[in-house]
Amino acid sequence: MPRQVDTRDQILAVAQQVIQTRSFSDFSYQDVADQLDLRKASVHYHFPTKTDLGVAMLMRYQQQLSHWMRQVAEQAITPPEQLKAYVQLFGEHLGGSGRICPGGIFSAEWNTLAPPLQDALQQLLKTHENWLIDLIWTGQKTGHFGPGSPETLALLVGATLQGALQVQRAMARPEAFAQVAEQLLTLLRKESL
Amino acid sequence: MPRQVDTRDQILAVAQQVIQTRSFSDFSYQDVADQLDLRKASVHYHFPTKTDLGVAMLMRYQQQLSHWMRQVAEQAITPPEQLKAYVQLFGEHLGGSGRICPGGIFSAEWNTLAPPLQDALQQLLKTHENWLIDLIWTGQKTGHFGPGSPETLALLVGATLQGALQVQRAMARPEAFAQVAEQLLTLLRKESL
DNA sequence: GCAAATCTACCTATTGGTAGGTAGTATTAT
DNA sequence: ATAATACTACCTACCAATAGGTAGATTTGC
Repeated sequence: MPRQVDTRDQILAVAQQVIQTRSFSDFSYQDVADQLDLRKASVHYHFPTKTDLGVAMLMRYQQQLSHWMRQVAEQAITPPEQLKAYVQLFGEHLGGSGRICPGGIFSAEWNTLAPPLQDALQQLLKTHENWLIDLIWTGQKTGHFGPGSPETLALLVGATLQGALQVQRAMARPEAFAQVAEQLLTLLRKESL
Repeated sequence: MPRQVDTRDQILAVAQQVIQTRSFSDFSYQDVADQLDLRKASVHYHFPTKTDLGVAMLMRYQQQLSHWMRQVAEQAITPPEQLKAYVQLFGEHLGGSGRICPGGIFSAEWNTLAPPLQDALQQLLKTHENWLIDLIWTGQKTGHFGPGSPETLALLVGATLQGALQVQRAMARPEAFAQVAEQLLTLLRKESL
């Protein structure tokens, strides 16, 4: 059990937590060092630059997300149920701990990101988007969802969840996210009646 | 014509622009000093701390927003038209210049904000929220919008627009915001059919 | 023995913020 | 009216803290 792999992953886990809680600009090597009882230089050993660290974190997160998506697909549940699971995944990103989605934070800081980070972020957003498009397209075919371009609806669902996550935290109203998500699902369904 | 008032307002205008483009953490006194050809200390003269500056900027923004809302109310146009105007207001926040809503940026950075800034932000969000609740409530009474709790629908509309603004910028897809907004209005309307 | 991993110790740049001074403009007291 | 006073708005010059990042020595595990 090489210790390196462990440390590397722990660094990314801490980074993700801090970034989700505060922001990428506000996140520092010192945060990681403190939480893992390491020196700053040791963190630099694993990830030379902050951009490297950010990109690696986003890639790790995307892998976890892809894994989750594969799992959900295997369960072969209905589109509305899949969407509900997606909403819960989002909801648990914070779990009362005041976190938001990595994709959301990096999007908000877009103009301050180095090109490699922008690329990694776009890839992550694309993953979300494609999964939603596919889901909505299938849901429409099976009569679960109403009309509308799947591409646009996917964008709408993604944007709404990202926004709801952020706004809910700022309004200090923990129930707001679930309310909005529920209403969103209703709107998608009801249209077909 | 006291020169002070002019400078003070110019500082807030520059601050707003930088904050909307980058973020509040990333924004610095030096940014303002550079753009207005002043020294950093002179900016501190007008706003002793960064929190002071941020709060003042949010208050200025809220005044502009309130003014806009009063204007729209006086025009006495239909609820869907008012909502469309609101969407356009949001859309013009960026105008291709890569800006997002101040409320969105500060929400994303929530955990890094000093209490006075958190308060000012919550007030701003409340202003958005109340206006939307009122609008949707009226729209439902006049049969323009479908069923659903106005409170929840207002939250959904706000969250969607904030999210769409951010995601659109990160995806470098300028048309995405308008598409999502259009779809959102359709969903609000169609439900009643 | 050797390489991966971590350390100490440093560097430079930037940050928010302060101290103290200086022109120019009002205000006030005689 | 005018000289002393005070205020506004800016300046130069600094400070301590923190940031990201590097060099080189040392420890650790196979």
